[in-house]
Amino acid sequence: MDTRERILQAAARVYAQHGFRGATTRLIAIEAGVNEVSLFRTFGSKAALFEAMMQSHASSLPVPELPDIPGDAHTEITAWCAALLAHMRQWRSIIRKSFGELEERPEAAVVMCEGPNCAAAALAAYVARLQAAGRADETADVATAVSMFMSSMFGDAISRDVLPHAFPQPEEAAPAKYVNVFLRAVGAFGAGDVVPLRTADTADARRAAAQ
Amino acid sequence: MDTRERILQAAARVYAQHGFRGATTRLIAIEAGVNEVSLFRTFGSKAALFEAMMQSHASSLPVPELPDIPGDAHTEITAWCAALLAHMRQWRSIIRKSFGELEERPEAAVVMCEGPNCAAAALAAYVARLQAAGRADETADVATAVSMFMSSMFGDAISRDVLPHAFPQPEEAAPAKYVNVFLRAVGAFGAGDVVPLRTADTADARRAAAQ
DNA sequence: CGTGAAAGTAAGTAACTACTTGCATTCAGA
DNA sequence: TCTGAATGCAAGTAGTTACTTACTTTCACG
Repeated sequence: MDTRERILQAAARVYAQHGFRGATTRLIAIEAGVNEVSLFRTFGSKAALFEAMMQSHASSLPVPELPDIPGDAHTEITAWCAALLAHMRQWRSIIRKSFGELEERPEAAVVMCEGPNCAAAALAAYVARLQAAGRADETADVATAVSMFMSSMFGDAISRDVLPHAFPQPEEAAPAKYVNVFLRAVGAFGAGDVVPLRTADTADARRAAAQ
Repeated sequence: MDTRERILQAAARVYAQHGFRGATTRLIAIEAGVNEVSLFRTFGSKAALFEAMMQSHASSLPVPELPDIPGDAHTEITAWCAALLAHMRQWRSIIRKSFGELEERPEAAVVMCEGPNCAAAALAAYVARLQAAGRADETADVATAVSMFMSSMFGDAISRDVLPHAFPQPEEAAPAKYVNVFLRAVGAFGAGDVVPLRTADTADARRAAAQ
């Protein structure tokens, strides 16, 4: 791995732990195993280094996709949700830092929002397809439900390690539970899609019913 | 207002904009209109000042309450939600900073979580009362729904100014919309409580129906 | 008027930070 | 073997930061 890449990755790690101000060029150089002078030779300044770091992050987003033709909604959204949540949990420190530094460096938070923003649009479109197929309530407030769903991903990713008991347990089961609540909120119905009101709706029962 | 209080409030303002590292004792002293030396004479150190600031914040939490005997669920939760959301929006900068500095100063984020934590418990208890009265689905995953609801408050409070279009518009209408989706997710039903599936569920229609 | 506590002023210290300069080392390719 | 680019190393600069010391001013209260 070349010097430039090592510095970029080290910068991401140090930034995740100490933020922009706390991520000193000295710390980054040590973490990267290079000389501090090399850092300035490669990027010119600390600000330029972090700009490059953010861009390299933005271009490495593995966005999960939802099928064009919905099959089993619960299964499909859960898989998608699990991938999205895993991704956000992986970047939780950097997300937290970016938001914390919003007043001083707004671009960072904006970059971090691009992925989730696309994800929200994808989910809304998927539900629209369900509605078109008569498999979700056409009068449901999908926009609000999607917004709440995305906030739930966001909250889980960045707050679970602060308040573990405030989120579904165990954390691997969280995606299925979120999707269950979401599907009920948008009135998803039809074979294999919904757990009718007044019947068991735990994730386990839900999956059992789907099989 | 005495010197101590002026410094505490100035520290909160400067911290909200610059974070712990960026909130220099010099800036705080200027903002408070006192001498920098007075700051050290009063609190001893920067760390002690911020500890005092966090405690004074934690003890000034005006937590809204939900009625012991549920009346109109939508109206009651919406009022409660609006108060909670207003409070969190007011503190959004400090919440963001606390979370951003979680790795280095975990106590700050923990303090900020106390209020929302109580709020979640209150909401869960309220829904339990609805269930006991036969006015909400007894099989609903209330814990997950409450978790998602609280995440929605959190997300709205701290992300709306970054991605306004990702949240319900206009922002004053957001509480009612959140509550609508939430009530449907927990299967709240009964006179004045729920909009049945497949009927209008906008906040306006909802309120009109309740009157 | 006298006193004492609270506040301001001026100056300084030691550590740290981003960034620079000048020079030595390594090493692949011609 | 020579060359040149990439890198390391040692030292330094100018600015900032938390915090201290020593002294003066202000002012309510007896």
